[in-house]
Amino acid sequence: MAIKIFIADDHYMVVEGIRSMLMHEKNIEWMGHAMNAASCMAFLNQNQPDVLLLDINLPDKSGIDLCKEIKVKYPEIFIVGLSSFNQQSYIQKMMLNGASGYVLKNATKEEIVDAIVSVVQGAIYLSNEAAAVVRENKDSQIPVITRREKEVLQLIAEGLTNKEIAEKLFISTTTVDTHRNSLLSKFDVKNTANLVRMAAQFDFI
Amino acid sequence: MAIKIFIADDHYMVVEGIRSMLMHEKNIEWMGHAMNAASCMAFLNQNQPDVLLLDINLPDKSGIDLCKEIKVKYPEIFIVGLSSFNQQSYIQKMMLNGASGYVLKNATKEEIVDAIVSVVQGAIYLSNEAAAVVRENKDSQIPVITRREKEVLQLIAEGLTNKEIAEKLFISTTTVDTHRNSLLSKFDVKNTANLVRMAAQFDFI
DNA sequence: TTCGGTATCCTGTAAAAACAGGATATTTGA
DNA sequence: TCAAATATCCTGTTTTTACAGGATACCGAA
Repeated sequence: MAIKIFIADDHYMVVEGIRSMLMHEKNIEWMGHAMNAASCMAFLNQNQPDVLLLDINLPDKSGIDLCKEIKVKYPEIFIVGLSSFNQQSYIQKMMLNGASGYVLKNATKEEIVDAIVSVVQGAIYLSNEAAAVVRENKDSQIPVITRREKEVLQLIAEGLTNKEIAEKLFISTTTVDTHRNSLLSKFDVKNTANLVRMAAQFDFI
Repeated sequence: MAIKIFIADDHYMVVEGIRSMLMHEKNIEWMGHAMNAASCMAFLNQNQPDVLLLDINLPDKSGIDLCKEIKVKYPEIFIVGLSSFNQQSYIQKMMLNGASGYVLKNATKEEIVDAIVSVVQGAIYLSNEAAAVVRENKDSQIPVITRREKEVLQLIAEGLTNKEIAEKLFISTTTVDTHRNSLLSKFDVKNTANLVRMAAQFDFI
Protein backbone atom coordinates (compact mmCIF):
# COMPACT_ATOMS: atom_id res chain seq x y z
CA MET A 1 0.00 0.00 0.00
CA ALA A 2 1.37 3.35 -1.02
CA ILE A 3 2.33 5.95 1.56
CA LYS A 4 -0.01 8.91 1.21
CA ILE A 5 1.79 12.22 1.51
CA PHE A 6 0.62 15.83 1.62
CA ILE A 7 2.74 18.97 1.63
CA ALA A 8 2.22 22.41 3.13
CA ASP A 9 4.61 24.98 1.70
CA ASP A 10 4.05 28.39 0.22
CA HIS A 11 7.03 28.13 -2.13
CA TYR A 12 5.58 26.82 -5.31
CA MET A 13 8.98 25.80 -6.62
CA VAL A 14 9.61 23.63 -3.61
CA VAL A 15 6.21 21.96 -3.93
CA GLU A 16 6.83 21.41 -7.61
CA GLY A 17 10.34 20.14 -6.94
CA ILE A 18 9.22 17.57 -4.41
CA ARG A 19 6.30 16.51 -6.56
CA SER A 20 8.64 16.03 -9.48
CA MET A 21 11.06 14.05 -7.35
CA LEU A 22 8.37 11.75 -5.96
CA MET A 23 6.32 11.42 -9.13
CA HIS A 24 7.81 8.10 -10.13
CA GLU A 25 8.00 6.57 -6.68
CA LYS A 26 5.55 3.71 -6.81
CA ASN A 27 5.07 3.34 -3.08
CA ILE A 28 4.31 7.03 -2.54
CA GLU A 29 0.95 8.57 -3.32
CA TRP A 30 0.82 12.34 -3.81
CA MET A 31 -2.32 13.77 -2.23
CA GLY A 32 -1.69 17.40 -3.05
CA HIS A 33 -0.43 20.53 -1.37
CA ALA A 34 -1.52 23.57 0.64
CA MET A 35 0.06 27.02 0.49
CA ASN A 36 -0.92 28.08 3.99
CA ALA A 37 -1.85 26.76 7.41
CA ALA A 38 -5.59 27.34 7.04
CA SER A 39 -6.02 25.33 3.88
CA CYS A 40 -3.74 22.67 5.28
CA MET A 41 -6.03 22.26 8.29
CA ALA A 42 -9.05 22.26 6.00
CA PHE A 43 -7.53 19.45 3.98
CA LEU A 44 -6.66 17.39 7.04
CA ASN A 45 -10.22 17.81 8.21
CA GLN A 46 -11.39 15.75 5.24
CA ASN A 47 -8.37 13.62 4.39
CA GLN A 48 -5.84 11.46 6.11
CA PRO A 49 -2.30 11.48 4.76
CA ASP A 50 0.31 9.21 6.32
CA VAL A 51 3.03 11.81 6.16
CA LEU A 52 2.81 15.60 6.12
CA LEU A 53 5.75 17.57 4.81
CA LEU A 54 5.49 20.85 6.67
CA ASP A 55 7.30 24.09 5.92
CA ILE A 56 8.40 26.07 8.96
CA ASN A 57 7.54 29.39 7.36
CA LEU A 58 3.92 29.48 6.30
CA PRO A 59 2.42 32.91 5.70
CA ASP A 60 -0.43 32.66 8.20
CA LYS A 61 1.11 30.61 10.99
CA SER A 62 4.52 29.30 11.99
CA GLY A 63 5.10 25.68 11.09
CA ILE A 64 6.21 25.19 14.68
CA ASP A 65 2.79 26.05 16.08
CA LEU A 66 0.95 24.28 13.29
CA CYS A 67 2.96 21.15 13.97
CA LYS A 68 1.83 21.15 17.58
CA GLU A 69 -1.82 21.65 16.66
CA ILE A 70 -1.80 18.92 14.08
CA LYS A 71 -0.15 16.42 16.41
CA VAL A 72 -2.80 17.15 19.04
CA LYS A 73 -5.69 16.75 16.62
CA TYR A 74 -4.26 14.04 14.37
CA PRO A 75 -1.54 12.24 16.35
CA GLU A 76 -1.35 9.42 13.79
CA ILE A 77 0.01 11.71 11.05
CA PHE A 78 3.78 11.71 10.83
CA ILE A 79 5.22 15.16 10.28
CA VAL A 80 8.46 15.93 8.50
CA GLY A 81 9.74 19.49 8.95
CA LEU A 82 10.96 21.33 5.90
CA SER A 83 13.12 24.43 5.94
CA SER A 84 15.18 26.30 3.44
CA PHE A 85 17.82 27.58 5.79
CA ASN A 86 19.66 26.13 8.75
CA GLN A 87 17.65 27.68 11.52
CA GLN A 88 18.95 25.70 14.45
CA SER A 89 16.16 26.83 16.69
CA TYR A 90 13.42 25.79 14.31
CA ILE A 91 14.68 22.27 13.94
CA GLN A 92 14.79 21.74 17.66
CA LYS A 93 11.41 23.36 18.30
CA MET A 94 9.81 21.39 15.51
CA MET A 95 11.07 18.12 16.98
CA LEU A 96 9.85 19.16 20.42
CA ASN A 97 6.43 19.81 18.92
CA GLY A 98 6.05 16.28 17.68
CA ALA A 99 7.73 16.22 14.28
CA SER A 100 9.21 12.85 13.32
CA GLY A 101 11.71 14.16 10.86
CA TYR A 102 13.42 17.14 9.39
CA VAL A 103 14.94 17.77 6.00
CA LEU A 104 16.48 20.91 4.61
CA LYS A 105 15.31 22.10 1.24
CA ASN A 106 18.61 21.24 -0.40
CA ALA A 107 17.90 17.58 0.29
CA THR A 108 18.26 15.07 -2.53
CA LYS A 109 15.46 12.85 -3.76
CA GLU A 110 16.97 9.97 -1.82
CA GLU A 111 16.87 11.91 1.43
CA ILE A 112 13.23 12.87 0.95
CA VAL A 113 12.20 9.31 0.18
CA ASP A 114 14.28 8.01 3.09
CA ALA A 115 12.67 10.51 5.42
CA ILE A 116 9.15 9.56 4.36
CA VAL A 117 9.78 5.82 4.59
CA SER A 118 11.59 6.13 7.91
CA VAL A 119 8.98 8.17 9.73
CA VAL A 120 6.15 5.92 8.54
CA GLN A 121 7.98 3.08 10.26
CA GLY A 122 8.01 5.11 13.45
CA ALA A 123 11.63 6.19 13.21
CA ILE A 124 13.05 9.67 13.58
CA TYR A 125 14.72 11.03 10.47
CA LEU A 126 17.10 13.96 10.43
CA SER A 127 18.89 14.85 7.23
CA ASN A 128 22.66 15.12 7.44
CA GLU A 129 22.66 18.87 7.76
CA ALA A 130 19.79 18.94 10.23
CA ALA A 131 21.49 16.34 12.39
CA ALA A 132 24.71 18.34 12.31
CA VAL A 133 22.84 21.45 13.33
CA VAL A 134 21.21 19.69 16.26
CA ARG A 135 24.54 18.22 17.32
CA GLU A 136 26.63 21.39 17.16
CA ASN A 137 24.00 23.46 18.88
CA LYS A 138 23.69 21.35 21.96
CA ASP A 139 25.17 23.98 24.24
CA SER A 140 24.42 27.31 22.52
CA GLN A 141 20.71 27.20 23.08
CA ILE A 142 18.29 29.73 21.74
CA PRO A 143 16.76 31.60 24.64
CA VAL A 144 13.15 30.84 25.51
CA ILE A 145 11.34 34.14 25.88
CA THR A 146 7.77 34.79 26.90
CA ARG A 147 5.10 36.33 24.71
CA ARG A 148 5.30 39.63 26.53
CA GLU A 149 9.08 39.67 26.31
CA LYS A 150 8.92 39.07 22.59
CA GLU A 151 6.46 41.92 22.26
CA VAL A 152 8.78 44.24 24.17
CA LEU A 153 11.77 43.01 22.19
CA GLN A 154 10.13 43.84 18.90
CA LEU A 155 9.22 47.33 20.06
CA ILE A 156 12.77 47.85 21.30
CA ALA A 157 14.08 46.85 17.88
CA GLU A 158 11.71 49.32 16.29
CA GLY A 159 13.44 52.06 18.21
CA LEU A 160 10.87 52.78 20.90
CA THR A 161 12.08 53.89 24.31
CA ASN A 162 10.87 52.30 27.53
CA LYS A 163 8.45 55.17 28.00
CA GLU A 164 7.00 54.76 24.51
CA ILE A 165 6.72 51.00 24.90
CA ALA A 166 5.00 51.48 28.25
CA GLU A 167 2.44 53.80 26.66
CA LYS A 168 1.86 51.42 23.79
CA LEU A 169 1.34 48.38 25.99
CA PHE A 170 -0.51 50.24 28.79
CA ILE A 171 2.02 49.24 31.42
CA SER A 172 4.49 51.17 33.56
CA THR A 173 8.00 52.01 32.40
CA THR A 174 9.42 50.01 35.24
CA THR A 175 7.69 46.92 33.92
CA VAL A 176 9.18 47.50 30.53
CA ASP A 177 12.51 47.89 32.25
CA THR A 178 12.03 44.54 33.96
CA HIS A 179 11.22 42.79 30.70
CA ARG A 180 14.16 44.48 29.08
CA ASN A 181 16.52 43.31 31.76
CA SER A 182 15.25 39.76 31.63
CA LEU A 183 15.78 39.82 27.88
CA LEU A 184 19.37 40.99 28.39
CA SER A 185 19.87 38.21 30.88
CA LYS A 186 18.21 35.51 28.77
CA PHE A 187 20.22 36.42 25.69
CA ASP A 188 23.32 36.78 27.86
CA VAL A 189 24.20 40.16 26.42
CA LYS A 190 25.05 43.39 28.12
CA ASN A 191 23.21 46.06 26.18
CA THR A 192 20.44 46.79 23.73
CA ALA A 193 22.62 46.85 20.64
CA ASN A 194 23.87 43.35 21.29
CA LEU A 195 20.38 42.18 22.17
CA VAL A 196 18.91 43.39 18.91
CA ARG A 197 21.71 41.83 16.93
CA MET A 198 21.24 38.43 18.57
CA ALA A 199 17.48 38.70 18.19
CA ALA A 200 17.90 39.41 14.49
CA GLN A 201 20.19 36.42 14.18
CA PHE A 202 17.73 34.12 15.92
CA ASP A 203 14.96 35.55 13.79
CA PHE A 204 12.97 36.96 16.68
CA ILE A 205 12.51 40.26 14.90
CA MET B 1 15.65 29.38 -31.26
CA ALA B 2 15.19 28.22 -27.70
CA ILE B 3 16.37 30.34 -24.81
CA LYS B 4 19.21 28.54 -23.06
CA ILE B 5 18.99 28.76 -19.32
CA PHE B 6 21.26 27.68 -16.50
CA ILE B 7 20.55 27.78 -12.79
CA ALA B 8 22.81 28.22 -9.78
CA ASP B 9 21.08 27.24 -6.54
CA ASP B 10 22.12 24.95 -3.74
CA HIS B 11 18.56 23.91 -2.93
CA TYR B 12 18.01 20.79 -4.91
CA MET B 13 14.25 21.05 -4.52
CA VAL B 14 14.21 24.47 -6.07
CA VAL B 15 16.34 23.34 -8.99
CA GLU B 16 14.11 20.34 -9.44
CA GLY B 17 10.99 22.47 -9.13
CA ILE B 18 12.09 24.93 -11.78
CA ARG B 19 13.28 22.16 -14.05
CA SER B 20 9.93 20.45 -13.71
CA MET B 21 8.10 23.69 -14.41
CA LEU B 22 10.14 24.47 -17.51
CA MET B 23 10.42 20.94 -18.81
CA HIS B 24 7.60 21.27 -21.29
CA GLU B 25 8.36 24.82 -22.42
CA LYS B 26 9.39 24.41 -26.03
CA ASN B 27 11.23 27.70 -26.35
CA ILE B 28 13.36 27.12 -23.27
CA GLU B 29 16.40 24.87 -23.23
CA TRP B 30 17.59 23.58 -19.89
CA MET B 31 21.40 23.56 -19.77
CA GLY B 32 21.79 22.27 -16.24
CA HIS B 33 22.52 23.57 -12.78
CA ALA B 34 25.30 24.35 -10.34
CA MET B 35 25.11 24.04 -6.57
CA ASN B 36 27.76 26.64 -5.81
CA ALA B 37 29.52 29.69 -7.21
CA ALA B 38 32.71 27.87 -8.17
CA SER B 39 31.04 25.27 -10.37
CA CYS B 40 28.80 27.93 -11.81
CA MET B 41 31.85 29.90 -12.95
CA ALA B 42 33.43 26.72 -14.27
CA PHE B 43 30.34 26.05 -16.34
CA LEU B 44 30.19 29.59 -17.72
CA ASN B 45 33.83 29.26 -18.72
CA GLN B 46 32.82 26.58 -21.23
CA ASN B 47 29.19 27.36 -21.98
CA GLN B 48 27.05 30.31 -22.86
CA PRO B 49 23.52 30.37 -21.47
CA ASP B 50 21.19 33.21 -22.41
CA VAL B 51 19.74 33.51 -18.93
CA LEU B 52 21.21 32.60 -15.58
CA LEU B 53 18.88 32.06 -12.64
CA LEU B 54 21.02 32.95 -9.68
CA ASP B 55 20.29 32.25 -6.02
CA ILE B 56 21.33 34.98 -3.63
CA ASN B 57 22.51 32.50 -1.03
CA LEU B 58 25.14 30.21 -2.45
CA PRO B 59 27.32 28.36 0.04
CA ASP B 60 30.69 29.62 -1.20
CA LYS B 61 29.86 33.16 -2.30
CA SER B 62 26.96 35.60 -2.08
CA GLY B 63 24.86 35.78 -5.21
CA ILE B 64 25.27 39.54 -5.03
CA ASP B 65 29.02 39.37 -5.51
CA LEU B 66 28.80 36.55 -8.01
CA CYS B 67 26.30 38.57 -10.04
CA LYS B 68 28.78 41.42 -10.32
CA GLU B 69 31.64 39.14 -11.34
CA ILE B 70 29.59 37.40 -13.98
CA LYS B 71 28.33 40.64 -15.48
CA VAL B 72 31.91 41.90 -15.76
CA LYS B 73 33.17 38.71 -17.39
CA TYR B 74 30.08 37.80 -19.42
CA PRO B 75 28.02 40.97 -19.89
CA GLU B 76 25.80 39.31 -22.48
CA ILE B 77 24.30 36.84 -20.00
CA PHE B 78 21.03 38.03 -18.49
CA ILE B 79 20.79 37.32 -14.79
CA VAL B 80 17.59 36.74 -12.87
CA GLY B 81 17.94 36.83 -9.09
CA LEU B 82 16.27 34.13 -7.07
CA SER B 83 15.55 34.31 -3.37
CA SER B 84 13.38 32.47 -0.92
CA PHE B 85 12.64 35.36 1.38
CA ASN B 86 11.86 39.01 0.86
CA GLN B 87 15.19 40.55 1.67
CA GLN B 88 14.67 44.07 0.42
CA SER B 89 18.34 44.83 0.49
CA TYR B 90 19.25 41.82 -1.57
CA ILE B 91 16.86 42.65 -4.34
CA GLN B 92 18.19 46.16 -4.66
CA LYS B 93 21.83 45.15 -4.42
CA MET B 94 21.31 42.44 -7.01
CA MET B 95 19.76 44.92 -9.43
CA LEU B 96 22.59 47.38 -8.80
CA ASN B 97 25.04 44.61 -9.64
CA GLY B 98 23.59 44.10 -13.06
CA ALA B 99 20.75 41.63 -12.63
CA SER B 100 17.93 42.03 -15.16
CA GLY B 101 15.22 40.44 -13.06
CA TYR B 102 14.23 39.09 -9.72
CA VAL B 103 11.73 36.43 -8.71
CA LEU B 104 10.95 35.05 -5.30
CA LYS B 105 10.94 31.31 -4.87
CA ASN B 106 7.21 31.17 -4.38
CA ALA B 107 6.79 32.33 -7.97
CA THR B 108 4.45 30.47 -10.27
CA LYS B 109 5.51 28.81 -13.49
CA GLU B 110 4.06 31.73 -15.41
CA GLU B 111 6.17 34.23 -13.50
CA ILE B 112 9.35 32.27 -14.13
CA VAL B 113 8.67 31.96 -17.84
CA ASP B 114 7.69 35.62 -18.03
CA ALA B 115 10.88 36.63 -16.29
CA ILE B 116 13.06 34.58 -18.63
CA VAL B 117 11.35 35.80 -21.77
CA SER B 118 11.31 39.41 -20.59
CA VAL B 119 14.98 39.68 -19.70
CA VAL B 120 16.07 38.05 -22.95
CA GLN B 121 14.26 40.87 -24.73
CA GLY B 122 16.28 43.34 -22.71
CA ALA B 123 13.53 44.23 -20.28
CA ILE B 124 13.71 44.33 -16.51
CA TYR B 125 11.47 41.83 -14.76
CA LEU B 126 10.48 42.04 -11.11
CA SER B 127 7.96 39.60 -9.72
CA ASN B 128 4.96 41.10 -7.98
CA GLU B 129 6.41 40.70 -4.53
CA ALA B 130 9.87 41.86 -5.55
CA ALA B 131 8.41 44.90 -7.26
CA ALA B 132 6.40 45.73 -4.16
CA VAL B 133 9.52 45.47 -2.06
CA VAL B 134 11.45 47.77 -4.37
CA ARG B 135 8.55 50.22 -4.58
CA GLU B 136 8.02 50.53 -0.86
CA ASN B 137 11.71 50.92 -0.35
CA LYS B 138 12.19 53.60 -2.94
CA ASP B 139 12.73 56.41 -0.46
CA SER B 140 14.40 54.42 2.29
CA GLN B 141 17.52 53.68 0.30
CA ILE B 142 20.36 51.68 1.68
CA PRO B 143 22.58 54.24 3.39
CA VAL B 144 26.13 54.75 2.15
CA ILE B 145 28.42 54.55 5.13
CA THR B 146 32.16 55.00 5.32
CA ARG B 147 34.65 52.32 6.25
CA ARG B 148 35.17 53.79 9.70
CA GLU B 149 31.45 54.08 10.29
CA LYS B 150 30.97 50.44 9.36
CA GLU B 151 33.73 49.46 11.76
CA VAL B 152 32.07 51.41 14.55
CA LEU B 153 28.67 50.00 13.63
CA GLN B 154 29.91 46.44 13.90
CA LEU B 155 31.44 47.09 17.31
CA ILE B 156 28.20 48.74 18.47
CA ALA B 157 26.28 45.65 17.36
CA GLU B 158 28.70 43.50 19.33
CA GLY B 159 27.64 45.34 22.44
CA LEU B 160 30.66 47.56 22.99
CA THR B 161 30.14 50.97 24.57
CA ASN B 162 31.61 54.15 23.10
CA LYS B 163 34.42 53.96 25.63
CA GLU B 164 35.26 50.38 24.71
CA ILE B 165 35.11 51.13 21.00
CA ALA B 166 37.36 54.13 21.50
CA GLU B 167 39.92 51.98 23.26
CA LYS B 168 39.75 49.32 20.59
CA LEU B 169 40.17 51.76 17.71
CA PHE B 170 42.64 54.04 19.52
CA ILE B 171 40.45 57.10 19.13
CA SER B 172 38.63 59.31 21.57
CA THR B 173 35.13 58.55 22.81
CA THR B 174 33.89 61.79 21.30
CA THR B 175 34.99 60.60 17.88
CA VAL B 176 33.09 57.37 18.37
CA ASP B 177 30.13 59.49 19.39
CA THR B 178 30.41 61.49 16.19
CA HIS B 179 30.47 58.34 14.05
CA ARG B 180 27.58 56.96 16.04
CA ASN B 181 25.50 60.06 15.46
CA SER B 182 26.25 60.14 11.77
CA LEU B 183 25.17 56.50 11.58
CA LEU B 184 21.89 57.35 13.31
CA SER B 185 21.41 60.17 10.89
CA LYS B 186 22.33 58.16 7.78
CA PHE B 187 20.02 55.31 8.73
CA ASP B 188 17.38 57.83 9.74
CA VAL B 189 16.75 56.16 13.07
CA LYS B 190 16.62 57.59 16.52
CA ASN B 191 18.45 55.12 18.70
CA THR B 192 20.91 52.25 18.80
CA ALA B 193 18.31 49.48 18.87
CA ASN B 194 16.71 50.69 15.69
CA LEU B 195 20.12 51.23 14.11
CA VAL B 196 21.24 47.67 14.78
CA ARG B 197 17.98 46.27 13.47
CA MET B 198 18.24 48.21 10.23
CA ALA B 199 21.88 47.29 9.90
CA ALA B 200 21.01 43.63 10.32
CA GLN B 201 18.30 43.95 7.71
CA PHE B 202 20.65 45.62 5.27
CA ASP B 203 23.24 42.98 6.06
CA PHE B 204 25.85 45.38 7.39
CA ILE B 205 26.46 43.19 10.41
C1' DT C 1 44.48 74.06 -6.08
C1' DT C 2 40.55 74.21 -3.74
C1' DC C 3 36.53 72.13 -2.13
C1' DG C 4 33.77 68.33 -0.34
C1' DG C 5 33.95 64.45 2.28
C1' DT C 6 36.07 62.01 5.99
C1' DA C 7 38.12 61.56 10.43
C1' DT C 8 39.49 63.42 14.35
C1' DC C 9 38.66 66.08 18.74
C1' DC C 10 36.21 69.28 22.29
C1' DT C 11 32.34 71.05 26.03
C1' DG C 12 28.13 70.60 27.85
C1' DT C 13 23.13 68.96 28.95
C1' DA C 14 19.20 65.98 28.88
C1' DA C 15 17.35 61.63 28.20
C1' DA C 16 17.56 56.82 28.35
C1' DA C 17 19.36 52.44 29.71
C1' DA C 18 21.59 49.38 33.00
C1' DC C 19 21.55 47.53 37.40
C1' DA C 20 20.38 46.52 42.34
C1' DG C 21 16.98 44.90 45.26
C1' DG C 22 12.97 44.58 46.19
C1' DA C 23 7.09 43.40 46.18
C1' DT C 24 2.60 41.32 44.63
C1' DA C 25 -0.94 39.27 41.73
C1' DT C 26 -2.05 36.03 38.18
C1' DT C 27 -1.46 32.21 35.24
C1' DT C 28 -0.09 27.70 34.19
C1' DG C 29 1.58 23.26 34.34
C1' DA C 30 2.93 19.02 36.94
C1' DT D 1 -3.87 22.00 44.14
C1' DC D 2 0.25 24.06 44.82
C1' DA D 3 4.63 25.63 43.26
C1' DA D 4 6.86 27.82 39.53
C1' DA D 5 6.72 30.97 36.01
C1' DT D 6 5.03 35.21 34.39
C1' DA D 7 3.62 39.93 34.53
C1' DT D 8 3.09 43.70 36.99
C1' DC D 9 4.86 47.58 39.97
C1' DC D 10 8.21 50.37 43.11
C1' DT D 11 12.75 53.41 44.66
C1' DG D 12 17.06 54.38 43.84
C1' DT D 13 22.07 55.09 41.56
C1' DT D 14 25.40 54.85 37.88
C1' DT D 15 26.54 54.48 33.20
C1' DT D 16 25.70 55.30 28.56
C1' DT D 17 23.46 57.61 24.72
C1' DA D 18 21.52 61.37 22.26
C1' DC D 19 22.00 65.84 20.80
C1' DA D 20 23.66 70.73 20.19
C1' DG D 21 27.24 73.32 18.39
C1' DG D 22 31.25 73.69 17.59
C1' DA D 23 36.84 73.08 15.55
C1' DT D 24 40.93 71.21 12.92
C1' DA D 25 43.42 68.20 9.75
C1' DC D 26 43.77 65.23 5.86
C1' DC D 27 42.84 63.38 1.36
C1' DG D 28 41.26 62.81 -3.19
C1' DA D 29 38.89 64.43 -7.17
C1' DA D 30 37.34 68.16 -10.21
